[in-house]
Amino acid sequence: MTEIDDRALAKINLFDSLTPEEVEKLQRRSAWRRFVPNEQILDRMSANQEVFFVVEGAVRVVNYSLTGREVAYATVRAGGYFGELAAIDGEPRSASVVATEDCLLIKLPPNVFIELLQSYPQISLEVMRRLTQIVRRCDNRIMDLSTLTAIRRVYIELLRLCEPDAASPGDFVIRPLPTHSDIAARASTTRETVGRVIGQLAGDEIVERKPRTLFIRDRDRLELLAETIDLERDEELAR
Amino acid sequence: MTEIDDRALAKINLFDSLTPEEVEKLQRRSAWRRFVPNEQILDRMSANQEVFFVVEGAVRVVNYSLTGREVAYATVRAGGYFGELAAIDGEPRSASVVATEDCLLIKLPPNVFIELLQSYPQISLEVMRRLTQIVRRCDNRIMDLSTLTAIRRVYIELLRLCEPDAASPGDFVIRPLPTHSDIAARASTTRETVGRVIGQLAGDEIVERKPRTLFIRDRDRLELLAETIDLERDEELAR
DNA sequence: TCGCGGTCGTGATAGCGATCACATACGACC
DNA sequence: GGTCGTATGTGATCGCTATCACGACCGCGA
Repeated sequence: MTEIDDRALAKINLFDSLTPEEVEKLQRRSAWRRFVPNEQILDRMSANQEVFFVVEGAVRVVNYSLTGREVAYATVRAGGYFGELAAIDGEPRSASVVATEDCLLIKLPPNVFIELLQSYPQISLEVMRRLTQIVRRCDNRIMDLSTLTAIRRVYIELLRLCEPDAASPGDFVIRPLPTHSDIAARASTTRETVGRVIGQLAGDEIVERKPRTLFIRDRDRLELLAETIDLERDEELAR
Repeated sequence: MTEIDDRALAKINLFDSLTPEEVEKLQRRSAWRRFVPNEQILDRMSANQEVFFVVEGAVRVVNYSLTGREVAYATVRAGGYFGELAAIDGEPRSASVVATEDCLLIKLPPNVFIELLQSYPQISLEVMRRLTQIVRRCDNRIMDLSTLTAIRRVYIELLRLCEPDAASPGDFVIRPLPTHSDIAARASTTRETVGRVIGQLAGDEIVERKPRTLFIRDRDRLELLAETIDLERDEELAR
């Protein structure tokens, strides 16, 4: 197994305010490890408290119900971190984490992380900002789950996933397109429903299906479908 | 309007680590105000960033969908605080807050709160612990909403609300009993469903209805109903 | 080249539970 | 002791959507 860069941690946004020496010092108290796609990194309910930093690759934060249904909370990409909840409050892991790609993670012991927070108010504040962001996202999702139909949650998820198309300006695209099951786990519905919604949108020429890619041809109309209180369009879709 | 105690802020748990002098100093930079039941304290989406401390009374953190459905996030009681999200990240208010009782609140400007966090790592850590607690609760609720039936969410909410009965040891009780609409907002369902569930539980002698009070006669059985994967009981209930 | 596991596209079905509609009961305040 | 607003009990209906059940497709490795 090859060694990694002495300053790999410098790639983590949270440490932007540290000097190179401080980063190196921090890294000396850490351990690193590579994971392959679908490898389990963290298990819900387990009792460890390390904080993980994603140097390369990406991971999914998920949970599974007793019936096997998967609920996806978030994706953490290179430069981000996860596992801070348990480090801060000492409780068991609130969720499981799985690698979605080959990835390189650096693991920091909880006490080192806490010391860091105590010594650098700037970093402390940054962590708090990330926590508030998570809370806001959760609140919105609870709202969506409590008040919107499954179909509309899929619309919203598609809007969240799409990005401006580099090739044709003004167009939007989702690439690479996650699997329908994957989208379903984010929107809390089933893969069948996701498939039906996309099929209907394709029929209405709002989206266009290509291998591994979904083009959003009429983002405005999709937004209208997602937000409008008027239900006519939904009835059409249910047909 | 009468003045308030110079050290009212000392009643807030977050400030337990401060000296009386520090508390007084802090309070000099604050403002206080009383609210009556159902009075709106904070409006979702508004652009202020003060942090509120509940000296007396209690408040509800809620949101309303476009269709008027109410979603309840939490209740903050005397000794607690709210409004820290906006103070930390500067974003608009994520939820509305309404007084549930007569209450006395102390309001701290955002910059004072941030200075506090920067100067006292202990308080900073305490705030982080509260944020992680909120995230954990949200995650659980998302899980419940994504995988459980409405009926089961009501079971769970009843279990959350009940406390050991001071009068008869071993028994559990919910007192004062919130309105059905209120419980529905927490469990993300309708008041009718809550009413039906409680009615059924009363018929099965698992709970007993009294004015303003709900006795949980058989907490174990209720827990079984809430957690079991076995659906027999649910079928009975749906009848 | 031929399986083979993992997706994806749809029907059909059925059941949960939101919604609508009242009838009652309760409580607070004249 | 009325009276009005608010909280409760149900019943009936029906739309959404989870679930089951296949068939088709695609990519990849043997």
